Amino acid sequence: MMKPSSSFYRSIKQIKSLSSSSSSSFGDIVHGSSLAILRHYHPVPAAIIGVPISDIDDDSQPFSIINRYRIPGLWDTWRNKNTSGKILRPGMILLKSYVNILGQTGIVDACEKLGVGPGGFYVPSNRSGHKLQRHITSFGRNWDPVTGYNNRYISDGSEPPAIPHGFINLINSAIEVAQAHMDELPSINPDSCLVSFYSTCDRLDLHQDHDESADSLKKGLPVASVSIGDAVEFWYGDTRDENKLGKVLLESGDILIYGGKSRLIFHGIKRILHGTIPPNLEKAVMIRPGHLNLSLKQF
DNA sequence: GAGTCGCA
DNA sequence: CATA
Repeated sequence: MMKPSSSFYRSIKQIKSLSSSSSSSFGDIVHGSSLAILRHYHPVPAAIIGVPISDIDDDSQPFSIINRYRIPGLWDTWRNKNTSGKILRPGMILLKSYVNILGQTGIVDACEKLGVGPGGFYVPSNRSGHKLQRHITSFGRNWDPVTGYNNRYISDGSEPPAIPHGFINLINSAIEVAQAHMDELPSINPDSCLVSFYSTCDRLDLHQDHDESADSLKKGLPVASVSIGDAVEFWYGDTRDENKLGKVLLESGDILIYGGKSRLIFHGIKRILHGTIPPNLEKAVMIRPGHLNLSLKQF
């Protein structure tokens, strides 16, 4: 936690007290609109002004000048309001460009911080011992192809960190939008966020997500899948029949939701489209070539 | 015997 | 096929 005694906190308090003093030698710059200026140029002072500072910083980590934590209210700025929805099947909808570039950057930052820590990205194996073609890690309840859902990481037995508030707010709002477009799509309280990174040559064979609780599957609680980085060719269908599969492009910022009657669809990623990352995202973060996916669920 | 988040 |  950032302590009230830190020099950073004190300096903000000083600015606040100056702004309320009419005898300030800073004149118009500090008086009146200074807090609005701070709020505009730096999210952290906004937190100090109106919201408790807890959760904003973490003394166990090395100090970083990158603001990786934003207060819950500000995470709403991650969302584009004018997105379009494409209903792909009953219970399955693609929200195009739902996450804006600020949000995509925040997601990359959060996943990077998680991914290099204990229990971070690793290449999982299936039950036959074959390596899967992606790196994974989890927020909240952990998932692995062999063990299924678990409250601890396989690698070191540690507990994964909670799902960031922003991820939850983002997908809850996306599910609300989806519910406005279609019937019989339940809401969820996400407790698991599988983070996958697909390098350019990786692919994902056709499969169903059915490791969740019987209750969750029975109710058709939706999966919310967020795409970041290079786009992917996503294939899906009722069965494994290759001739009856649908195909859709998932681009950076898109959120795909499948629940209700589509909860158990077969799906997979046939290829990653190298070089299709939005230029402004590529400029904002140094993500490697490939596709980052968040899959949020309620176990 | 069903089914495979893999491979070929 | 190897596995549960």
